[in-house]
Amino acid sequence: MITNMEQIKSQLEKQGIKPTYQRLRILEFLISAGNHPNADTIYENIAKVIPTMSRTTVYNTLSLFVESALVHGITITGADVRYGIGEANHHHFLCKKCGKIIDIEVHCPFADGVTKEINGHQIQEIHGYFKGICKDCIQS
Amino acid sequence: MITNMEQIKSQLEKQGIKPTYQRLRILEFLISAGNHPNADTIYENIAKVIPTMSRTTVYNTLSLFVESALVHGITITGADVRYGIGEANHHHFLCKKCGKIIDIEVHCPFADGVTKEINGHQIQEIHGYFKGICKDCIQS
DNA sequence: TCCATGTTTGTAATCATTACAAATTGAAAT
DNA sequence: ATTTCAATTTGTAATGATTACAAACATGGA
Repeated sequence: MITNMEQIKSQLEKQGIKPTYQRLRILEFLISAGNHPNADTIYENIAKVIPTMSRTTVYNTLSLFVESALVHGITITGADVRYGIGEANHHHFLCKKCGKIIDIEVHCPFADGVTKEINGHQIQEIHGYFKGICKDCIQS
Repeated sequence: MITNMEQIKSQLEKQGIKPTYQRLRILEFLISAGNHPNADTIYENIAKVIPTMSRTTVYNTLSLFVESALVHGITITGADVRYGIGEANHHHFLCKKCGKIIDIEVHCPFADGVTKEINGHQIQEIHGYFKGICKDCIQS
């Protein structure tokens, strides 16, 4: 989990995205957070470091990252979009108690993206959402 | 697909829900629509028949139906909740072009709800969302 | 230095949904 | 038939996430 700024910067450059300070911070936060924050949580946290940060910049930047598949957005909660690193080639588990979202690796022809067509419909994306109570919340 | 009012009425009574006129109409519309409308589409359509219908009643009624598993809500679009008949034991396909949502039957241990636990997390719900271009939109 | 373009910012608007309280309904009791 | 009480419906106002938009700012090249 070593993520220095140089690595993050080159990730952006690789996608042809100019590595501004706010973009670096947002990507860094997403990588380190790990629990799929929403736009507002990202904003609140970056604002501690960049007091002039604007919510609009967060939304703009997230759209930019999603377009280049650096980040994916998931709509599991129904109330907001939660963001995670990389393409959504894995599935997601939402804890109904604490709201945390955890990456899940499952294997089947659908989950692995082998199937490109069902009943004549062309499939471009597959999202698997599991909901329940996470390991931590079961114990407490 | 024969759905007369008597059948719909008894469905509600079976769940201990008083079969009011607005509730009957909402359930009837959901059954006949088939393409997973959102709350506003439901409202607009019922309002043609019941001019005094209120949006709040639509939302209240949908929550009621979801609680009794008569209806399920899916958050595939990220912008609204779309509603369909019955428990969500099947998966859903969202057409990115026309916005239609189509029920999809897939079979694997995860989709079939056989797996109740992953990595120590207790699974209560499984939602599979496919996105792409539907059969109709490919042709046109 | 000046210019052009891309980026960031703040404010206002939009849209789905929820909160809330008043009005209405309907069935049971008198 | 009238009263009563709880459930239901309604309309309006609030909330919260997101988008639209235009002004301010930064940066790198001519």
